[in-house]
Amino acid sequence: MISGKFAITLHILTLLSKFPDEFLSSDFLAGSMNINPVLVRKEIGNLKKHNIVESREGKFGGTRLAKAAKDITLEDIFKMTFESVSLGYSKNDPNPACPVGKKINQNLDALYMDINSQISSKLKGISLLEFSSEF
Amino acid sequence: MISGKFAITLHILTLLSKFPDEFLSSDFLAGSMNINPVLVRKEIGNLKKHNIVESREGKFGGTRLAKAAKDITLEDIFKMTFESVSLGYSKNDPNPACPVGKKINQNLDALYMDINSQISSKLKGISLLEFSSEF
DNA sequence: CATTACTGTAATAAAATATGTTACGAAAGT
DNA sequence: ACTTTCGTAACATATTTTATTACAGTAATG
Repeated sequence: MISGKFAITLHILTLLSKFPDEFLSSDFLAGSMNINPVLVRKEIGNLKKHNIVESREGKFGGTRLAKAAKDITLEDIFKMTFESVSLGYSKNDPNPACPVGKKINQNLDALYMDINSQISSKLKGISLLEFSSEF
Repeated sequence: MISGKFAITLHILTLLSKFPDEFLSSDFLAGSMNINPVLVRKEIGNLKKHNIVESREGKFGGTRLAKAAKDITLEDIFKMTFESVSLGYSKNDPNPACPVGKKINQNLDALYMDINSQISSKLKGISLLEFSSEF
């Protein structure tokens, strides 16, 4: 269930943090990623729901950060773009008559939960400001 | 790039570790996961390449562990079924004329590498024997 | 107040990936 | 010989992701 959402969202935010006072258009942002502007607007919709960015319609419209880059962590972005990370599940429901089949997903869940809390604590320590300072 | 490979492989190995002396057929294994036996055989092919299991053709053929469950770690399985975990990349090559586009994948790589080494060290601490003892 | 440049969103299409199925040759026990 | 099973390739289907088109609505500006 992994897609480009995290990467795209982080890319958008990195650009916004480079120009914190300007409203950047979805077209401009899309140009840096070489993807369709509609996808950018969708991710911006998600960011707006979480009050990370604000945008302005109309001519000279666009989007900018709604809070300081130092106050946004990569964990915020992670939580916004994934429910969680996992190493996957088998697609079908396993056989409940088999002792292993019956418990496998539950045991995988426990394992993946562990992994997630590690990732979260790692990402919590990195602010957007730090990440974008590497460019 | 996440699929069910890890989960399926771990499920197979858990079953094999429950019957370490028997050769289990792909049909039996598939029955516990409720997937197609050919998929099981494909994953077994991967396990064989890594000398984790051995199999026997012909009547009463099947597969069994080639080493003790205590000597197989979840990290081994992870490395066998993923190159690495990531939070994804944007599908297209970003714009190299943009300072952010030019470096984004490199910086994501560094981040994901960090995450991976954490996951690896976590998984290294869990043997197949421990995992399967929970069933 | 018409024009232009944007956002927001829905509907649809295309592409990519993952999973499932069929088929069949080869191996090995009986 | 017959049966059961692996190994593997080729093909089919399903699912997910990404892209495209379209258009109503908003706001700046001459």
